[in-house]
Amino acid sequence: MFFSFVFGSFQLFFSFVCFIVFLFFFFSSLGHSLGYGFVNYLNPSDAERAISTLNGLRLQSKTIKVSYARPSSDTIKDANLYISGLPKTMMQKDVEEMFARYGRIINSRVLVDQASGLSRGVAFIRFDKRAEAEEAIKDLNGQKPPGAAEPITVKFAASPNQVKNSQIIPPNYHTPPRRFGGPVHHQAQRFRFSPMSVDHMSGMSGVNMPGNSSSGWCIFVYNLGQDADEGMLWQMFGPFGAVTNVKVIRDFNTNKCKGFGFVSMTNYEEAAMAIASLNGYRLGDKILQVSFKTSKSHK
DNA sequence: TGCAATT
Repeated sequence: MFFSFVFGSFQLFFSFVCFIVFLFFFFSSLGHSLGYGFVNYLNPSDAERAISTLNGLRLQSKTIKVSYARPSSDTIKDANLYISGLPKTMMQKDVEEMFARYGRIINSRVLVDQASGLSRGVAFIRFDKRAEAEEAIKDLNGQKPPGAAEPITVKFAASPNQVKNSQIIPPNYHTPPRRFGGPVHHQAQRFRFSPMSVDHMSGMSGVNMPGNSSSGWCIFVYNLGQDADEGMLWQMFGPFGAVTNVKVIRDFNTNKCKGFGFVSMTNYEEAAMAIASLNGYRLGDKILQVSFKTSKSHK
C-alpha cells in the first residue's frame, strides 16, 4: 500500500510513457514482490537523472540497481544461472570474469556466510539472453576453475520465489536538490554492491538512540509552512541518503500543515548528516528545526 | 516551543 502510494505519486508527478527504468534489488527478493519494478518517465532526462541519482543507493540491507529496462521478450527470460562448488576465494569479480565470455552479464552475486563473511561458494549470474546462459552451462558445468580442486556446478537457477521482508524505494524529486546543501549523492557508495557496506549503526538499534525505530531513523522537522508538502521533504532529505518515508502533519479539517513533519531514513549516518545540514536551514521565511524524533508519543 | 498516525 505504501508501495502504491510511492508509485502513485511517481505517476502523478512524472506521468507516462517513454523511458523505462528498471530496478533490481540485489541480495534476494522481498515480500511478495519479485524484487524489481518499472517506472515510466515522460522525459528522457528525468529517467537519466533517476538512474544517476538512485543507482547503487543502499536501502536497508539492499543496494538497488536502477537502469534502463531491457525490452521484454522471451529471449531474456530464464537466463539466470546458479553456480555452486566455487572456490571460496573467488569473489564476485572473479566469477564474472569466468562467465563474461558467454555474454552480457546483467547482474551477479556471490552468496556470503552471514557469520563468517566468507563466500559460500555459490553464485548467481543473470545473462542478458537465455542462449548465453545455455552456452555457459554447456561449457562450464563440471569444469574446474584454474587452480580449483573440485569442479563447479552450473545450472539454471530455480524460478524466483523466496519470501523476505519488504522495503520501499524513496522517490527522489525532480528539482535539483543542490540548493538544500545536500551532499553529492552517494559517490562513494555507488556501484559498491557489497554486503560489507552495511550501516555500522544498524546493529545499535538501541533504546537510547533518539529517533530510532525498528525500521530506520525518524526525524522531526519543525517550522514548516502552512502549505508544506511531502515533495519538499523528499527533496530536502533525499540527497543525504535513503529516505523511506515522509509525512507532513496536517489539520484534519483545514488540511493545512500544522508546522511539522517527519522523515524516515534508513541509515544513521545519512540521517545525522541530513539533520546537521538542514537544522537551521531557511525555508521561505522560516528557519527549520531538524532533529531526531523524541519519544514523547503515548497518549 | 512545537514530536503523527482518518491506511
